[in-house]
Amino acid sequence: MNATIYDVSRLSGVSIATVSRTFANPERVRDATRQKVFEAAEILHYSPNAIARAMARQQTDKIAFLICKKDATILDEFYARICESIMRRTIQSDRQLVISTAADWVQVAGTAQNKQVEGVILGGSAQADMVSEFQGKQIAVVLVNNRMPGFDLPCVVSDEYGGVRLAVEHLIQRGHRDIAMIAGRFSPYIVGERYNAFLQVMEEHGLEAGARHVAMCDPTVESATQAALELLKRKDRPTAVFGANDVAAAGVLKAALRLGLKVPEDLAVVGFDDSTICGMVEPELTSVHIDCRRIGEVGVDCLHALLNGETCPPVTVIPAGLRVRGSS
Amino acid sequence: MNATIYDVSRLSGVSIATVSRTFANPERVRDATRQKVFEAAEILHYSPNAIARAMARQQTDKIAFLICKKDATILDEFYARICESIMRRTIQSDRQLVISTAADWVQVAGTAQNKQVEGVILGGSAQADMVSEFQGKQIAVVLVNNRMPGFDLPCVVSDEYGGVRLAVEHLIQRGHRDIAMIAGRFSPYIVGERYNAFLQVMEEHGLEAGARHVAMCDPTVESATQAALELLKRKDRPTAVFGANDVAAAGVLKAALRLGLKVPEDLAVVGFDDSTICGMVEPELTSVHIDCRRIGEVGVDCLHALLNGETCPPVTVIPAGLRVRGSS
DNA sequence: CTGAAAGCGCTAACAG
DNA sequence: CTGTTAGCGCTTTCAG
Repeated sequence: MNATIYDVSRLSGVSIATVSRTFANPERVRDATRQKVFEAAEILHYSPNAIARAMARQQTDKIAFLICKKDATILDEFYARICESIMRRTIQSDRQLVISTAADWVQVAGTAQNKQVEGVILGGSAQADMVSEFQGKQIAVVLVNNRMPGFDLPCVVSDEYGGVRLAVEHLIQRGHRDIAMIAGRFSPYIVGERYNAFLQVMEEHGLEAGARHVAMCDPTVESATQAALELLKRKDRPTAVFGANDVAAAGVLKAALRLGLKVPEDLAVVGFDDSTICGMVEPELTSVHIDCRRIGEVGVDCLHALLNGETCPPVTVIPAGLRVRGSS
Repeated sequence: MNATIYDVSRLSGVSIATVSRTFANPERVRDATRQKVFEAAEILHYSPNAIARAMARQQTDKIAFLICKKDATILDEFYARICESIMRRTIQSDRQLVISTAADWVQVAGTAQNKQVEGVILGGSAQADMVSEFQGKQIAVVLVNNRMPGFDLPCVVSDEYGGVRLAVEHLIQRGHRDIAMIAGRFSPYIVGERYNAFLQVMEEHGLEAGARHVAMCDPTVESATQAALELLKRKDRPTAVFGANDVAAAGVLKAALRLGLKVPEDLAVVGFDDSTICGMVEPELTSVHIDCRRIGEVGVDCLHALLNGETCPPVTVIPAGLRVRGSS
């Protein structure tokens, strides 16, 4: 069996309370005592039992990252990146992380009830009732890559608007005036933001952005390819296409290749997300870079702030960047 | 505060021991009693506190998935798939899952010490000392996508050999005789398996597989592209290339495109992993499909078997498949 | 089938 | 600065 606090107490000749203190607040015991305790602990291979600790303190120092997506969760590179970042950031803290999919959010809410989880980061299309349920149970909530107006919780999002602006203005700078957007029906928040931003930026520059300039598709390459084929077969085809994400842009690239259009000479393409896809295609895809790492970090930091009773801004917008590559 | 077992005891008029039994072994209390207890619990919104339960039982029903990779962990689509599968399978059981990266395996081992984790699934290039450490602490270990001869632990791997055979024989069937392989320096176990299998299958079919037929590269598209360019620029270039993974194959595709070679007419390409990449490139990439879902499931099942004191096969080989697409 | 009672390992007043 | 003591919420013999 593992050594307990009693064993250390006995071996070091101090009370269990002192042993406890030595591990929780080393500065609150005399140097000599501390040393004795640590020595004994070393000999016994003792380390405090987190379960017992949680039991006594009535808190677990555990937080959860809940990915609110139907099917693919961690499989979505975007969320995988955020998740990775959250993992790394949490490891640096003294809290533990539980990763779950929305599929069992009810379960998480349940375990949360027993204070097994003290805070959650909700990624993706979290529903209002989830948030209410968590908050009702005194569980801190932070939204990542989503917003929820009317709720009192911190959100951390990427600057979708700014990202779109970077993409479109880059194309304009390259001399394009006839720019189309191809948007997949993915996350409502995301697609809405990017679409609106596109219209706005185009208008700002006095460029037309009517029906002819926007193609909708399902969130698959095949669908994007089809949509792009239709768009590009027309006489008055655009000279540049902005994909609302890299998958959409990859579809455009495929369509161009099939139609014998040279990229970027005949057609410039820009994607969004700066995912692995960008490097895999030929030519490589110019894309808007989302700082997933930062999003994850800020998400964790916000949650910690909440948990520590500190305040944090209601919404943090993480700047986006542009990675210019061969496709434009 | 949340209701405790005492509240339920009081309201239902039975002892806490009976309440405890009602939740742990419902069949061991009289029907009428059970009903009373559940009713009271319902009214009080009671649910057993897992922490206290773990404390009393001296076990947590928690397992961990540890991804043993330096940098990218969950970012690697392959591991993301396995991870996703493990998550889903674990949810179905009554155990909880903790996901960690190798970066903090020492930490996991530490927490494991306090019986916070009772079993681990090691993915990727786990080291022998990790396994020893875990097993030394009475923690069940299962290896996923790796083997460790000389250790007494279940391994679940994909049929690398069979996968390579599918790929190569498919090319042979398409009439190719001059087949090259391009291998990236990724996981030693994987690259070794696939490389050896390639040589063997080629030999079986009486095909030459000398130095001219194998190109090594770093595990990036750029490197693969360079290697492929060199390979394909030669007069006696192969008519088909087998990439040890999809990234390598994508590099070949890019090289072909740059050299103006038509795929699959001038050059057939086959990848390995059947990742998202396959659909993103033009033409789409034929690839060996690894059943990550199954690997994850079997991994979890093996661990559960171990934890339940049951036996399970020392090594489970999951069959691979071939997804034929445009590139061949 | 049910209840009493003794822990599980640690924390947190409270005294000293 | 250190020790005493009373829990934290649940499980589990052991009687009844």
